[in-house]
Amino acid sequence: MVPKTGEKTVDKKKKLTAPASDFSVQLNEQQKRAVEHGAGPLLVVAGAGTGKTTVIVERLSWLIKEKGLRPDELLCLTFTDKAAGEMADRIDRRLPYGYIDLWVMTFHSFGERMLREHAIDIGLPGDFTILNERRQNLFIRQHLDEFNLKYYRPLGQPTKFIRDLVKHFSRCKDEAITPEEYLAFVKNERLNRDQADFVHKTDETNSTAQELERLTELAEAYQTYNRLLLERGYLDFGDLINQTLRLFKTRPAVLERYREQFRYLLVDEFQDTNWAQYALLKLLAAPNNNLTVVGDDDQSIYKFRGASISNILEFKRDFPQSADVVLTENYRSKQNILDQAHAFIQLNNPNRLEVQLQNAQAAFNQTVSKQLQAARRGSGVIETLVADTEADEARQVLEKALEIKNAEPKTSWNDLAILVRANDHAEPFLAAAERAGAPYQFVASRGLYRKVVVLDLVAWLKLLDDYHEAAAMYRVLNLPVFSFTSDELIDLNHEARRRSLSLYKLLELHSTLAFLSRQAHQDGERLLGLIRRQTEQSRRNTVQKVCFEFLETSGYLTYLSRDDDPKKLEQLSYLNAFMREITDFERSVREPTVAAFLHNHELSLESGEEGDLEPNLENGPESLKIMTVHAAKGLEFKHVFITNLVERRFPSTERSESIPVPDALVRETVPEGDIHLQEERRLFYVALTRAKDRVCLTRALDYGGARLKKPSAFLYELKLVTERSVAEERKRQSNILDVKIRSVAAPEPEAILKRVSAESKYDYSRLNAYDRCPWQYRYAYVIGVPSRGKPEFSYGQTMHQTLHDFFHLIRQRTDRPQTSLFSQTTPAVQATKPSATKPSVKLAELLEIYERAWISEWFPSEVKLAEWKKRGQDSLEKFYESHAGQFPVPLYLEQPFTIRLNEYTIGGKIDRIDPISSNPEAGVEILDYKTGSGRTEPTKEQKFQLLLYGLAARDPNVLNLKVERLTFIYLDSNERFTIQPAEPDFAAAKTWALNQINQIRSGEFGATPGVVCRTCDYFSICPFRKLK
DNA sequence: AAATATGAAGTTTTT
DNA sequence: CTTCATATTT
Ligand SMILES: Nc1ncnc2c1ncn2[C@@H]1O[C@H](COP(=O)(O)OP(=O)(O)OP(=O)(O)O)[C@@H](O)[C@H]1O
Repeated sequence: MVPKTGEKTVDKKKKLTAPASDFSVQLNEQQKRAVEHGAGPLLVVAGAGTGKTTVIVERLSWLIKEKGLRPDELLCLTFTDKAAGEMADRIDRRLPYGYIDLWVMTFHSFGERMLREHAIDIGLPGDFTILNERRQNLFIRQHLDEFNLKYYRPLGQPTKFIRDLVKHFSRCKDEAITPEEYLAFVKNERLNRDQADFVHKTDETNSTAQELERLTELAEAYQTYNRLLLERGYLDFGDLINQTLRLFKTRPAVLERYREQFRYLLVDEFQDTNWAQYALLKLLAAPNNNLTVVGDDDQSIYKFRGASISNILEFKRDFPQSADVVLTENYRSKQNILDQAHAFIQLNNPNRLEVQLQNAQAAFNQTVSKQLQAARRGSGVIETLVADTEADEARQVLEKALEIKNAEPKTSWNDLAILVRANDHAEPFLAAAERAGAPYQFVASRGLYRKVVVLDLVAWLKLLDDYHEAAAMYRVLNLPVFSFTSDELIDLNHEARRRSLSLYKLLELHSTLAFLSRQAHQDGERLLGLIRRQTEQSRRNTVQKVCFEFLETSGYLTYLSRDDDPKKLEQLSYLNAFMREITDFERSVREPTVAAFLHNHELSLESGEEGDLEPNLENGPESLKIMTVHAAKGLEFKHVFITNLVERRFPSTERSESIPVPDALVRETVPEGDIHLQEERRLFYVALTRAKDRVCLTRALDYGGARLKKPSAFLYELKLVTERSVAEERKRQSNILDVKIRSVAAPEPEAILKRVSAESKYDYSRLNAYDRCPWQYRYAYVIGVPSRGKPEFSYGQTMHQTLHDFFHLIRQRTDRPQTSLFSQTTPAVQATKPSATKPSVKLAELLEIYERAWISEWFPSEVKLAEWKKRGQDSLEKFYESHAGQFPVPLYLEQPFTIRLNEYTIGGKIDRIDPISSNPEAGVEILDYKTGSGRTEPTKEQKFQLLLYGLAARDPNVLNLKVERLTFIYLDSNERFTIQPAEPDFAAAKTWALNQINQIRSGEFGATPGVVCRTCDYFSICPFRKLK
């Protein structure tokens, strides 16, 4: 297999004919000193935009041109892929002639290349597979039994700690901690404890013993993990570095060879280099140590526990004789932007080199100064923008962007960037750019599988695999190669639902459907033909063949490549990326069928994989860039928007290492103080220093939560807001009665809006569905995409039916005047005193009812079915026994109701209503069965469900009962949760319901991806899905 | 000032 | 569903 790093070299060769567009810049004195430094270690410390990368590029070029080195005698490394790519591009442009082998790459690529070449020397297979974080998770999950875990594999949730373990192991590898070291450390701890115990026994003995257990478990798991990986020919990212280290340490001849080859080593973004990488570097640089490192501690955003200055200090310790260069001339930003950024980052003092090296100047033969001087004259703009809602913020940012673009004809879209703290926050900006008609690019490194073409293609494959799959069929009907109207689609879905047919089956009957246009009939016929033909083929052909066949015969490929629409070209590039993955898949399995591919794809989705993207900033049409601050590192733009500047977004909330690396094993010098806040500050500093002419700091007050969001702490620190200004702003806000802008997306099609306003009947599950995710509601209730049944549903239905029949029997056998099941008026309350006699219905009878009620649909296998059945049986037995023969005689069972709420109605069915005592005045208890154990308190919404039932029961026009208690019965645990409702509770439920209804009717269906996606029926077709 | 209730959010990155 | 931060209460 060709190593990927090799391909990069090939890419370079393609560009041989391109003119050298970069004229040599006029270097300043300090830059020149660095570039023309001779042999020996060189350290460049400099703030943002001072030409650090330029120095690397120029130095490389100088070494080749002036020193006559061959390109392959130079090794140029950096931490991120993007930085490596950027550097390779710049070098490309700088060198006027071609070259064979240029070693510009990430540490990981370098490690991979070494290991592919020399795998055999250290007993690795040359065709090892690299596991990313998701695949590591999957791997541990699959081999969980082979680990000796106790604490980290709790019985109830054996997979709970897998992610944490993967993180932990990865951290250890960054720090170059071997399993042997870890084990030795634990052993040592044990010895220490035993000695301490011998001297005096303390209260702590127990907890330290536990702690030791835990550490032992971890160390052993770490060893097991590594052993299992190697046995199967897998390496994780950390191994790429650590195994290379091992290679160099144990095979001196190999090391010697590369020491001779790489006469000069250059490292960019040195501040982010981890311990293992630095160790590798030192090994390779010796004994000549022609090692150039450039870095800026204030831009360290990837390091372990925020060890931002650790590397550079360490370098100085290792190479005290190094030449040091400090750059202070900034070629990017205007002076006021630089000053603001510098003032800001000083809040991280004293954990900064500017301070630390001042104190220890003996070692460093330069004064580190981050007080930068702008080479460009004039002053830039630093402004703020405050919007009402999140959607409004996005809208205003785009408005402003257009304004900037139009004000100056020279401005290109490439000059503008919108920065967000996390990929998840980009969505409103994407929608706003779309809406504003601005060409934009979302520069993300993940999310291939959510792209439209990929979702389309996967939907098609799913359909071939099982053509009753409704969600997939719905997606296919929406393909641009067909022209079904929204109205037709809605009608088709609802019709399918009504008739309990799959969409596919219904389509087969299309000639009988009067609501379809002629075009739709034609399209339907064409689609059916395509499905039939391809289903046939998919049994014989490989996935790849099937995909190509589909893309060609459906007209999808033509559609994508017909014109030069950049949007389509973008989709085409995603399609290519996905097809490459399919090719890889075909190479890796024996039978690359559609079914096998789908299975594999689903597994990887389950593990949280979103699909890698390789954003291409260089080529492509001019576009506004939307990206995370991390992704923007090393880039520059005339105008930069830094968005979502509110608490808990930027700075983000701290997430501590869930399994910390033991302090004794940490090799870096980690800083004191609030390391998280300091790291966020550095990130913000990176964001600020991307701007040449303008930074626009934006936020909104209302991000959709119950409360308004406070401005980011950084805005206070920049003195752009004060306590006073915020208080005033809030006061003003509360006086505004305008309708809030909640969505920037284009309005829904007429057909959808029509449908939404035609509805007037709602029920709890609808309102709750909207609450969970409006987009899911749109699929399920507005368009009505039929959803597949689930074991949970069959089971739930069975349990409800069983209990209903059971109590019905109880009632029949109770020797009292019969209460009519259907009577809505005066039930025979006096007749309901719990029977004190022996059980009138036996347990065996209950189980028999259960057997009869059992619905065996939708269980994936007989085994699973049996498990569920057992669960129900256990629950019922527990339920029966706990009553000790004293079963209440219910007043109502499965009682349907409808109540009015303004001009709407809310319907539902109440599982059971019991009298509280024989005294009719004592009122009633409303009961609702829930499968599950009810370990956690019900959510607010679940309580609303009970309250809505309560409202119905006490409504004089409905049941007219005195509702005293509202209860959930959790069948798994046979536990209860009861509310004794008061007036305000009922009022709150009403308000909530009305609120939901109004929102639904407003036609806004913005997705709220998150945990809900895990159980969503439309996961496979949803472009907003998120699995974490 | 500490205890309890409520609400929001579930990173960023490395082939 | 769980965790963590903030708001509110005592
Ligand atoms: N001597 C110079 N004369 C003119 N322009 C220069 C000079 N040195 C660097 N630049 C320009 O300054 C900008 C920033 O340079 P570069 O990206 O190398 O800085 P950097 O220190 O690596 O930035 P960052 O720390 O943000 O990654 C680039 O546009 C570059 O072309």
